[in-house]
Amino acid sequence: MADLQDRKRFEPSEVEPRIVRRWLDSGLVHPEPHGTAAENYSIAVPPPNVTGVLHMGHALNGAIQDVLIRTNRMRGRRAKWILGTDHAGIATQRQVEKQLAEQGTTREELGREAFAERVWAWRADYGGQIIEQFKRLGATLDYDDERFTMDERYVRAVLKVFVDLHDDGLIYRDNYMVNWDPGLRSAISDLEVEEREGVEDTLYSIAYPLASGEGEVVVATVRPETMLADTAVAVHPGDERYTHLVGQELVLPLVGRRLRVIADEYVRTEFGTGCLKITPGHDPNDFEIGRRHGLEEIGVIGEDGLMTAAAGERYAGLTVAVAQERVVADLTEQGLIRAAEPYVHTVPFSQRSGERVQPLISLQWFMRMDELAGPAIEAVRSGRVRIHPASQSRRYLEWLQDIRPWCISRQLWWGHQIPVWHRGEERHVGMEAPAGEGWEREADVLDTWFSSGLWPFATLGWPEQTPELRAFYPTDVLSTARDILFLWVARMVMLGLRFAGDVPFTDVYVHSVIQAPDGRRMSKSLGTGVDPLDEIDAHGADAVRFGLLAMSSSQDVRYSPEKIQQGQALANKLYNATRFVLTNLGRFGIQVGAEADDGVTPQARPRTVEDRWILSRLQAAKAAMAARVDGFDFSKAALGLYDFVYGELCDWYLELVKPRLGEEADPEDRAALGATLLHVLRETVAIAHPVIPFVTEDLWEHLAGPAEGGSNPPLLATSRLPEVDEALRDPAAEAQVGRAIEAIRALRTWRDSVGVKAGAVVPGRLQAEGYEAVSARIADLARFELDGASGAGQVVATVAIPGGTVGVLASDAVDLGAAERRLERQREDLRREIARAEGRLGNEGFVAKAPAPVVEAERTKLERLRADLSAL
RNA sequence: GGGCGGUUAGCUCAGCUGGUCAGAGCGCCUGCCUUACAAGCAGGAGGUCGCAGGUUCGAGCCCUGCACCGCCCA
Repeated sequence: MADLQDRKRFEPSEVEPRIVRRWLDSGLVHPEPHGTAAENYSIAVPPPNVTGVLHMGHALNGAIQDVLIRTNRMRGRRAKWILGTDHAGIATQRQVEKQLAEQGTTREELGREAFAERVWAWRADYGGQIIEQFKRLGATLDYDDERFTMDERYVRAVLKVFVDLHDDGLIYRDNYMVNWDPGLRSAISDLEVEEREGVEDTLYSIAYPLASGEGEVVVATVRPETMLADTAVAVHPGDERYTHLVGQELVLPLVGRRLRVIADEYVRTEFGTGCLKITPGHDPNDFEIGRRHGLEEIGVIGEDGLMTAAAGERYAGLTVAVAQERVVADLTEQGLIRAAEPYVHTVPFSQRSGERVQPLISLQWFMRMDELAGPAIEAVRSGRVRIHPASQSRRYLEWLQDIRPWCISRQLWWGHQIPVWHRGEERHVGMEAPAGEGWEREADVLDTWFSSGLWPFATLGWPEQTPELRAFYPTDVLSTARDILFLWVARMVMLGLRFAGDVPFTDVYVHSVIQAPDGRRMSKSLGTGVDPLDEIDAHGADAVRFGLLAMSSSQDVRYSPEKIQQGQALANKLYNATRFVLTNLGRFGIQVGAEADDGVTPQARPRTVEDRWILSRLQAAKAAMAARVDGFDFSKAALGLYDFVYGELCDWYLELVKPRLGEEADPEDRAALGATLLHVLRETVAIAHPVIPFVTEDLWEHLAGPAEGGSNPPLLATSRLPEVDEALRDPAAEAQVGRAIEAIRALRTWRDSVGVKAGAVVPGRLQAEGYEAVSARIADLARFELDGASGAGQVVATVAIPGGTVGVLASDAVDLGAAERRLERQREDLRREIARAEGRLGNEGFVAKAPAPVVEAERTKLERLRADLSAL
């Protein structure tokens, strides 16, 4: 406690490392797998990329999940926050390739096996970074039980799911149109494609002559080079301009291939000429049309992004861009370019490499989603899985209802290698290589999200029926960013239902995206990023947690440094309130730790109305905190805590109670007050703990007193959250103190407005009922000297307070002119309000149609205003 | 093109089923080192709640249209 007296401010950087160590050493983060998931509480962290470093999104999500975990741990539940990282196929492979490049080598030179070793080595060196960073935030993840999606056991789970889904016919191999990322030289999924708007291109109109030699058809395209792969031209079946052409043949310029004119509903008659060139090999829509009409699929662009032999000798080997130029030049020469105009449109880019996506047909593994989507839709519709905020569930449902097959193979070297073996025409799908010589394993790996989809149960040991699985599956909450809703949440629900026999979680919380303070995206490349670790260094982890929670909302929010400072102020405030109480109690030899034991707060001994008031308000604060955390309203939970600590506990209760702690105060009352203060402080610190764990844990060391036997004091983190005691609710005390606060404010405002010096004590006469119990406190805090109605002295000014007035008596402290001016202004205000109320009540419609209580309230208000006016 | 959300004090945001709702934090102004906290305390100024209509006795709150911003899907 000595340090409390000496230090006037809470210093996060001095206490945080020690507190983290205490938490981790205590084993509280690692619950033993006993009991069932129904009685336990668990959250699976969205596994950060193994390459990742903590950014604001992680920090916010970490704060949210930690509030949930800590709250439920303090409710006495076995709380497990499942920890681990994701192998992040593409990101990790690129990191390591970058490293290899610096060393002057490539993965191809190393070979697959050696490359994998390098990745593992890389992971050992850098992979744990983000986990250490989570510790700084105070996140009580289960650090004793870390998972990785490339762990041997996890890999087996992934392969088993693949094999099972394959055996059930949901996974198949097909030549199909995929989003090809020429930078990565890999297929990517629809969800990794970003449609970029406003790309400037040129729209070329090209004439295709009729084979009959009688006329031509003009088509429009932004990608003339793909004409080399055209296999038809389509018109709309209802387009009378072209009905006569359907079934006729055209000659494809530069190539000479004969193209059929087909009719298809897809064609938009108003676009261009209404004739659409069909390139099934390089356009997703054309691909669909092609399959409908049985068209040939030609690929003229290869996986390396260069034109293939099928493009013809003149173009083969060129890049797409050069090929485009040459095609345009050749067509121009032949006089077939009918127009070339600027055209702004939307173009797909790879989120992974940033390159323009090249649609092409490729032999890949796909997963049929329709059969899995049904139960996942039902889970949300029926409320087995609840999505918060509820508006997000619509997006989830719409996506699932319109789901398409998922391309799950990736042409990477880092990831779960597909468990399929080939030998000539033979194929084996299974967990192990088949017996016999000459089998070669599929080179491709699975999309990282495939393995992430198993996260909530594969981390717990599935497919084994482990105690962990029984104790913690299904998990309770999944908290995540919005962009992951489809990518991940929906897939977890599908796979959880199919393989683990239950939904993976009962609640999904979709948190805000934090933007830069100016509203731009927070990103390193834009220079708009704010590093949470810098913020922790500067303001403390409590401040960052509080600030992020206070910012969060049902929509995206801008990063607000003020909220961080508010959190810092709160931590400091609690620290000083505790310091104040404990030093005072210490001064009078009141024992702190005597009755302390784990989680039991000392009984309050209320003796005055303000004691009963704060206890009543404390019950409200506890109830509000619990309700807000359970309702995923983290912003209100944090701000409500701030309001209680500042607006009730510190600004009023501690101030009201100060005189009772003085030297000349009644020792018996002082002892009772000590108990009450301690009780209130402890419970406040306890309910604040999930939000600001460091300062509260630090204070608990003083508030809880030393444990028996001189060992470490008990941890707040493992103590019980105080429950609401309805018996301590006291509306009468709330009303009385509420009036007293209003009166004090009125008197202070009056003082200031008439220029009374800050320290001067003003003589006054209290003329109001119901202030007996609080008049002395009002006098203290408003710096008045109040006598009863019978006292002597001339009243020179009047201050309205609830239910009466305070008459100000003549004294040196009061400037009479200023007082009179002030009074007149107040009378003005009152008259205006009275006129307004009279107007309303004089309105027949209002009196007749508004509900009786509303009218009644208006009448009482009018009476009160009139009484106030006459009192002045 | 379709859908969703936003527009409230100088800044960032709260405002539940329409009736003390015009609020908070920060910033600003004034005064205070008052027996915790100057990263503090007390007081204050500041908004025709995006615009235009409408419904209603009564509208930030409901309806319609418009403008601007953002996100998602195609």
